Amino acid sequence: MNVSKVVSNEVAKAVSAIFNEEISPDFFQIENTKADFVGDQTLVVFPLLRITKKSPEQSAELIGEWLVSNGEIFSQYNVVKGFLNLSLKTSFWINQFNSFLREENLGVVAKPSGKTFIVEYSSPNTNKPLHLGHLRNNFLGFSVAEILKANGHKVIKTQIINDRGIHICKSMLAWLKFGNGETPESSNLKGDHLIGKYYVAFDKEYKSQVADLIKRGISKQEAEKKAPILLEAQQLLLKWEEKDPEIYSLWEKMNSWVYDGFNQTYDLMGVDFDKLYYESDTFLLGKDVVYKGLEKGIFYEKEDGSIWCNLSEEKLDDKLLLRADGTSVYMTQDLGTAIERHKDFNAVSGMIYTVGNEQNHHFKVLFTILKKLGFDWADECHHLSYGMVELPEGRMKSREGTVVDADDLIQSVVNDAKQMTSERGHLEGMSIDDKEKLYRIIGKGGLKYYLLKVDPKKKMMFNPAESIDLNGNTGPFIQYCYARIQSLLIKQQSTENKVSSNLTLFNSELDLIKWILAYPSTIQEAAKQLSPSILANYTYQLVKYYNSFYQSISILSEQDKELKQFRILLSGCVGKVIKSSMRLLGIEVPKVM
RNA sequence: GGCCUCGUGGCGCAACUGAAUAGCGCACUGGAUUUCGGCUCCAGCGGUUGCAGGUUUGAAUCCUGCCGGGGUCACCA
Repeated sequence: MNVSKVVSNEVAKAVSAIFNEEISPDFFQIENTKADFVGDQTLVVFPLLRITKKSPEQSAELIGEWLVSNGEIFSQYNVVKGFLNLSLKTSFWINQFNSFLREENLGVVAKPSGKTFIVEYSSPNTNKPLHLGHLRNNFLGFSVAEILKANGHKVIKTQIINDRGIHICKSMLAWLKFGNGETPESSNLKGDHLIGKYYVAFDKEYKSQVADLIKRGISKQEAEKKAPILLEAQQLLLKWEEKDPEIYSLWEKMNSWVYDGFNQTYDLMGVDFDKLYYESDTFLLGKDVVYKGLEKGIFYEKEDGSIWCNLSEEKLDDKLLLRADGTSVYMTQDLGTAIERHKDFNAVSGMIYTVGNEQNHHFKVLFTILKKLGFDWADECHHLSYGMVELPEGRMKSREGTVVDADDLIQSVVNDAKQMTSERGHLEGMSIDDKEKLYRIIGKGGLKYYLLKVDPKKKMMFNPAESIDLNGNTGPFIQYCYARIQSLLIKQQSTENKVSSNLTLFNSELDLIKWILAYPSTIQEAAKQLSPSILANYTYQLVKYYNSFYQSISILSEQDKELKQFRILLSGCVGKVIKSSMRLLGIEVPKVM
């Protein structure tokens, strides 16, 4: 049971005894006492005044007095305005800590909740390599999935691969025109980078054609529609839809190059998926759904044959679901995909879409249409909407070549980690392979932490220089603390697995115990809010407490055996919590660095 | 233009979803090691939470208006 619950129960007893009122413990507002005041837990008494019919101060005094003299766990209290600050006995904290130590999983829920969640993330287009924005997306989706698992839920990690459409036709066409049969092997380029190269080549040619047409007196709008290479790409898309054998096998070949490239990047990022969906499969399912919806009168058809959903009740604009020529749009396949997933995993408790906030409107419409179609589980669908990653010079723009490539970025943070760690690290006697592994752990840990420590909902600034920083609120700072603890434990293991409740502890030791005890509720909070940043900030605070403790109190040279054992045990416990929470963020921690 | 969203020390971020004197990191200044890993710790500097009203015992947080940034309003994904 967490501390504030224990306190609420005690307060309920007090109120019942003093004011003769039975109040549910949930009603009481219990908070951690602010650092500037004496106490551990604070009862905010304002909401109680209608029961006590006394001034805030008087009410707080009465309750505080009762708790200290009648309760078992309080050592003292003080009242400031409407706040009752309560101090808990050291023995209480030690008992709580002992029961925490007995839990094998440190508060990570081991019992199945019976709920299944689908978490979608990544979902790239297949015409260009992954970039910085995808990194935030992938790290977030992966971490949220792990956090949900830690709360006892079953989780299916998935993505929809946008493998079809005009964008891939553009790359294909450019490759046919300018590629001379180039392959990843012949060019020594990763498959996704090779395809990206031809997507850029298409764009270049397209622009020059448009400029040409404008020069010949054609309006800009007209030129953008009539550029020959665009018309050719559209022809290619039609051929693809007809499954023209030549085009289809080219499409399969080029996509396979991209997948090889993506898989390498996913390995590098340390993310994985349980089930993949391909748009080239699901867009057909979506079409069926739309036709059925039309029959049932949920959708309507315009004169030109296009099919729409009326959303005026919801005060949204009508949404196109199928074009007049019968081809599908993004929404079509998303409907198909959602329904398919729900079937595949049978009554899922929630579907979470990790997609940038530029698509807020899209998901609002998607969930609304699903609901209109009679799928009540649409209420359980959730758009995990995250903010854009911006660079110091502004938003990334592919046109201006400011896109930060995912592979390049990871490589560069690993290189930076190598440089810094070679200078300052403790690597003597380590094999070259182990060193390389360590650089990857530090570099990627820094990058992941940097992208995850910010509230997902908010847009964030990516400053390349800061991302590999080692000081302050960073991944390597936390990793360093872990490594230090491990080096301590190598020198001496703890022989005890519990703490005697009559020890006298320093404040920095009590701070640590109190904070460790908040770990289970932090995991729950992170899941509730789908926010890894809550865990990141928790861990950072834990490390600060530990460093502060480590700085001022000696451990191995402590003469008192009991105290020494306690401090080793406490250090080991901090290490375990760091490792556990970092794992939920997808970050590894090294024994040495 | 309509709708959505965000504005917190020079910069980057917190604030347990309405509570006490708004925290932290970077940067800057000054300190700490006969000690277990100094990639450490302690202290200082720096704020009228964009502006103006309102609700409340209490507002960075809720409401209204204005100013500024971003997003979206596609038969693109």
